[in-house]
This record gives sequence, structure tokens and C-alpha cells, in this order.
Amino acid sequence: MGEGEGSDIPPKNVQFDLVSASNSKKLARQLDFNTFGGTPVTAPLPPLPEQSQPPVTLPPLPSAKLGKPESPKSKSRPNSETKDATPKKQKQCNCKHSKCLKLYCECFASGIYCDGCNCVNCFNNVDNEAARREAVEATLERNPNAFRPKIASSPHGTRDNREEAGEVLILAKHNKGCHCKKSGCLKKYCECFQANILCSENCKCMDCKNFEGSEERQALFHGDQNNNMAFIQQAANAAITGAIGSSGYSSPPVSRKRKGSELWPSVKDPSVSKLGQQANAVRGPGAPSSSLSPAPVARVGHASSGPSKFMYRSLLADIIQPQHLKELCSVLVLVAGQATKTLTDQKNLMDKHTEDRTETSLASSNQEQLPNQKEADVEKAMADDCSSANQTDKTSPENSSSDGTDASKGRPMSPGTLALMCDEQDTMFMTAAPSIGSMPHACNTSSQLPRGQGATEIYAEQERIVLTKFRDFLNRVITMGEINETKCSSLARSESEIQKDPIINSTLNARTAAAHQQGRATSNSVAKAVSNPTTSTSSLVPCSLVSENGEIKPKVEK
DNA sequence: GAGTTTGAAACT
DNA sequence: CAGTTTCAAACTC
Repeated sequence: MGEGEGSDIPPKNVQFDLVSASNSKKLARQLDFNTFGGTPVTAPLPPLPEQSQPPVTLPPLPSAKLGKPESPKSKSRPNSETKDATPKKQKQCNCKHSKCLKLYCECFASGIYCDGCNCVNCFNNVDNEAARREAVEATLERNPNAFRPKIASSPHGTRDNREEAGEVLILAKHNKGCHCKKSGCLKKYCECFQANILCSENCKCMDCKNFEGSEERQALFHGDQNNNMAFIQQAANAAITGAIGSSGYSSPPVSRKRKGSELWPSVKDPSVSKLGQQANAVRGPGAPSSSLSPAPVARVGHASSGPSKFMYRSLLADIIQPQHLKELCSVLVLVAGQATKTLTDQKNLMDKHTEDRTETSLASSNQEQLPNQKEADVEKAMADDCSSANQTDKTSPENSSSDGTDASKGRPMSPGTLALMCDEQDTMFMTAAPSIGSMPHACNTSSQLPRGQGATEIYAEQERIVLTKFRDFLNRVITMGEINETKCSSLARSESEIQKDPIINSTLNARTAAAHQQGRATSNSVAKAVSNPTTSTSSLVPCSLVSENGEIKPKVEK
């Protein structure tokens, strides 16, 4: 119908231009399109006639990758992008019956004109603007949000680093949700999967496997690497993404949704699943936060027979334990405190000659009480478990300022992060005209400090020492990793044999266990181990405790 | 490249 | 709103 237009080369490639200028609303729309059409190409179209669209509160912009898109590996289709990472080319549709005037058409749906597509009888071009406009109106009539991005990022607007590593965008979610039945939401038929996001409570899919913790999904991301020597590389990646604890298995960041949650989804009954899904949309308290929790290995019978039961361990697995980080934090705090004290003492000595006596004595008394205070903090931190270690506001309520910001973000920070943040906080502190008691425990040494020039020096010194310590720590971690890598590669070489030989495995396990034991050893024995990192895989903590220059011998006993 | 499968969109 | 049909992309062979 109406096809008079003849398939003779509809002028694709139209660079839309003006049309849009009509109103600002349209401009907003275009933005929408840009975000939506993964590869919007040239001119995102402004399809929209003035319409009744509710004022859009643009979703925080998911990332260009989100909307339509290309994703992992696309193939077939003579289309553009597939060729690897040099997309930038418009998605080309192949519509035959829709005239590219329905949402079936990707171009149309993306709000762009067809451009170099393989479509037949295309009306999605400037030459058919009238028809197109009509179609747009009709479409909007049916669904006012038809041209809006389907994927919205979370309010947090943050994305996980892993995105770049091929992981999903945990925090984004499909506005409407998918309705997949057979694909398990692990194929590009699924819009969520295609957008590289997890299914959410919005979805009405069946037998969904596109949720955090899904082994099938993980297998998809990682499993295919089983066969090659990517093993080591993979382990390295794992180390980067989450090497803490006994398992380096990647633990997807935040569990936004786990369908069926605690219960493994395989058992999931579609009808029931929705309930569980909704209920757990926010993640039930029972659902262990993934991050540091042990690998989901033993999770319910379901899977151990799964297609890719491949489990990889970080090269740093078993080396760094949560407690180590806690201790590292403690050490850094102590080191900083020590530096403060040292410097302050020096300064006091110098000041004595010129300054009022009472003031100096006051300062020194503060310094003296400092260590105790630190110890108290340290012990508190140690008492808390890794995840709670970041709740500095809890340990020092009065220091809400800088700490509160973190808490307000709702994003828990690891102890390591906190340690690292000491610098930043110090910096912020400096620039923000410090007031006593405004720093979190890790940095509240600063709060005890004299202000002004002297304080700046102290901060600098603190920073230097803390960074130095942390660097040392990282160096040791690297060393440990290298050692393990060596072991690993030899293991990989004889992998088959090893797998066949339980004895070897048990031996390795025993060794690991021994390492753990050793990790819990007293500071002294630990210190020894530190001196020769190659002899012990558990020497990390110790090394962090022992100051190389002997300036500090903090005791961080449990 | 043809044929099949899949799920969103459109339609009833 | 549920069921069915249409459609084009994804996928398989």
C-alpha cells in the first residue's frame, strides 16, 4: 500500500537537518535518540512531531553502548559494526515489510533515518518525511515512550568498572523489561542481554539466566576462555577485579537483581519467579553481597554439572585476605599517626624556642594521646569485618563530614579504598580549612595537628609515608602474584595430570591451608616471613606491619 | 546465504 | 489485557 514510492533507491543517507529545529522539545528528543541508538550515526532523527510526550526526564544516560546495540560479538548480518571495534557505523536495517516506519525497524526505532540500509521500500527518509511523521505519530500514540531509551541507568548513575571488561552494566536496566521465554535471556534476542545489562524486576522473562551470579551468564563471559591459555590472563583479570579472599572468581559488583535469589533459578518457576524476583529486586538481606563472598561454587546442586564449571582463581587468591586489608588500613593509619607525631615533636622542639609554652605542651599532649586513640580505632576496625570496616562514621561519629559523603553514596568502600582515600581526605581536609575532629579515624590524626604551615608539612609527610607503605604493600602483592603465576603456569602445563591426581590437588590445598595458618601467625613470625616473601605466600600482612626503615613497629594484635 | 528461531511490536 | 500475528534480528546449518 502506498508503496508507490517504488523501491528505486530511496534516498537514504539523508542527513537530516532542519526538521528538528522546530522546537526545543525535539532537541531533547534527539538527545534521547542518541542515547538510545547504540550507533546513532549521523543524524539522530527527530522523529517526533510535536507530541504529547510527557516531559521527559531523561534517564541518566546509560552510555551509548546501551540502547540497541551491538554487543559482544555480533555476526551474521551484513551489517556494519560487526567488524570488530570500529563500529561508528550506523546500524543498517533489512526491513522488507514495515517500510521502516514501525518499530520493527531499528533505524526508525532509534530515531534515525535509514542510511545505507538494506531495507526495501523504505519510507524512513527525508523524502518521505510526511509519511514518516505520520508513522511517528501513530507510534507515539500507541506508546508515548516508544522512542525513548529503553535502558535506563540507575539513579546512582555509576557503572561498574567491569563494563569495560565485558561485564554487564549492572546498574542499568531495561525500562520495560524483556519477555523472553526460550533464550534464557542469554542471547541477543533478549533486549536486556543485548544491551549488556542484567534482567531486572521489570522483566517478565522465563527461565532467566541473565542475572548476577548466574553461572550460565558467567560462563558466557568467561567460560569460553577455558580452552586456551587465557587461563593465566584470566586469573590476572580476576585478580584485578576481585582478588580478595579465597576466591578470585569475579563477583559481579552489585547484585541488582537476582531472580529467584537465594534459590537457584534453574528451579525457577516462571510464575513464581516473578514474585521472588520482585521481592529480591532490592536484594534481600539474606542474599549475600557478592563482592567478597566466596565463590559461588558450591551454590546449590544445580550447577556443578553445568557446561562450564570452570572456576578460576586469582593468582592472589589466598594471599590477600580481608583481614589483611584491615591490617593494612590499620598500619597505614598508624604510620600516618606516627609520622604526625614525629613531625609534630620535631616541630614542637623547634617551636619551643619561639612559641608559647602552653601551646606546645598542649600539642604534645594531644600527640601522646594520639597513639592510644589510633589503637582504639585500629582495634575497632579489626573487630569489624571487612565490609564494615568502611563504616568509619560508625567508629567515629563525630567525623561525619568527609566520611558521610561516602556513606551517602551508599557505596561501601573496601578498607583498601579507605586507606587510599586517606590521601584524598587529607587533601580535601587541607583545602577545606580543617576543623578538629572532622576527619574519619584513618585521618583524624590530622585533626590533632596544629594548623597552618606545620600542618601542611605533616600532611605531606603523612601522605608520603602512607603512599610509600602502600606501594610496598602492592609490590609484595605483585611479588606474591608472580610467584603464584609461576606455579600456575607450571600447573597449567600439567593440568591434565593434576586433575587426574587428587594427591597433587590435596597437596596444593594443604599448602594453601598452611599459608592461611601462617597468615594468622603472630606478628613476629609474620615479620620473619616478610623478610623473605618468596618463602611464604602469607607474608603480606606482616610486611605491612613491619616498617622497612624501622620507623614503625605498630602492633596490631588481634 | 538460506532457513529457523526468537521476541518485540502490532494487531485483534 | 490477553492472545495472535507480523516482523526483522539473531542464530543455525
